Amino acid sequence: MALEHAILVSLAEKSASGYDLARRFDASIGHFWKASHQQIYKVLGRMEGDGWVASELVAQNGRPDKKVYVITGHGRDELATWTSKATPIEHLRSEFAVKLRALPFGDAAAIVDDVRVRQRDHRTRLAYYVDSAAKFYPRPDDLTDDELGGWLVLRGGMLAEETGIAWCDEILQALEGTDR
Amino acid sequence: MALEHAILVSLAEKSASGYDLARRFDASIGHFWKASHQQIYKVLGRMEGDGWVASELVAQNGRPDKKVYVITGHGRDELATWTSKATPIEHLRSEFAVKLRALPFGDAAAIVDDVRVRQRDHRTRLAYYVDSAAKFYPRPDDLTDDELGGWLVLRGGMLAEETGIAWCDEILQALEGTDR
DNA sequence: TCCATCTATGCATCTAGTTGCACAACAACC
DNA sequence: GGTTGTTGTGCAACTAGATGCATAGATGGA
Repeated sequence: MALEHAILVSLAEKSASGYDLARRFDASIGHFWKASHQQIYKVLGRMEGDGWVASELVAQNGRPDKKVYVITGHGRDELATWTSKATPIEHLRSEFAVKLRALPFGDAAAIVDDVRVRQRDHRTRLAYYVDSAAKFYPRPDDLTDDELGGWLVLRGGMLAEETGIAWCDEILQALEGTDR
Repeated sequence: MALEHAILVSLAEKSASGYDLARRFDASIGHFWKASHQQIYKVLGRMEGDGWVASELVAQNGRPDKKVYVITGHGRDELATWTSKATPIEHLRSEFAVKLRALPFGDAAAIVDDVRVRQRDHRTRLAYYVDSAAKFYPRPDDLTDDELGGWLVLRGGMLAEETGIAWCDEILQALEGTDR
């Protein structure tokens, strides 16, 4: 149940409507926790019921009205409590790994194509992270407390993508050796 | 829907009962795709209905009877078709990353503890993978086609754990600098 | 004028996966 | 004889998330 807490973090940084949150989940936070707008609206409703957030209807000109959500004191308490508890170990779940094990029973050429697509994808995301880092954290040795978390997450993303690229290299080397 | 295919791979390697599969998912395959026995039984039932697997009741002495599942021709076709189609991109979903972003709103000391636990966990799994590699693939430069997939998956696991350890190091360095 | 797109919110339905529970045969130990 | 542990199979209830659909005012282009 981390979506609640991801939303709390986002609202603690800045109040927002469901629509705003959905766009944030398409960008920054969404690289580590995806969520659809439907689910965000649903969870926001539950969170308001629990008193973690409060909403206010804001009229706009030239645009539909929106409901702006603000984190409450109770929501901040919940967020602090959550950080103080151990995170359950998350074991990776990789369909791609399953497919690699299916190598002797399947189409090796198609799998090689898949690896290439995957590697390209890793490269794209790595480039995006590097850009984001340069843009938002130009001086990584001199970060404020508020910036530190975001920077470390971005570093994790970079390391993960670099590893993904390296793994794909190993796979391609092994498969192209036998394949042709 | 990769559980079906993970089961097909496992059965293609060797026929097994639901209980056997559950134990395999606790060990080798399970490091990349977890599944409970309840879910395995449920999915096996559906797969039998679809004609991907067939079952045979086997009496045992000194133990309860068991239902041994065998992959069918139709199941092998499905597995081959699946490998020929592109794997959807799987974006990571990390509760831990969310928690890092919650740093300014939470308990930094508890998060540091969490990082240490996490790093220990990565080290344990890395050691397990290294052991498995030495045991099952003593000569990685000279692998058969059947062994290649399993070896590459294991390599991916090792790379991922090493990266996890390195990330934890970076986090600890950054947090211990500010923390005390 | 019509159509696509953006902002904005939400409901309904379905599926995958988790959690809790149940039953049953045998084995090993105290 | 009773308890605990292993092997073995499953059902029931619930939750998170994915997918599809609905609505509605405004903008901007063909």
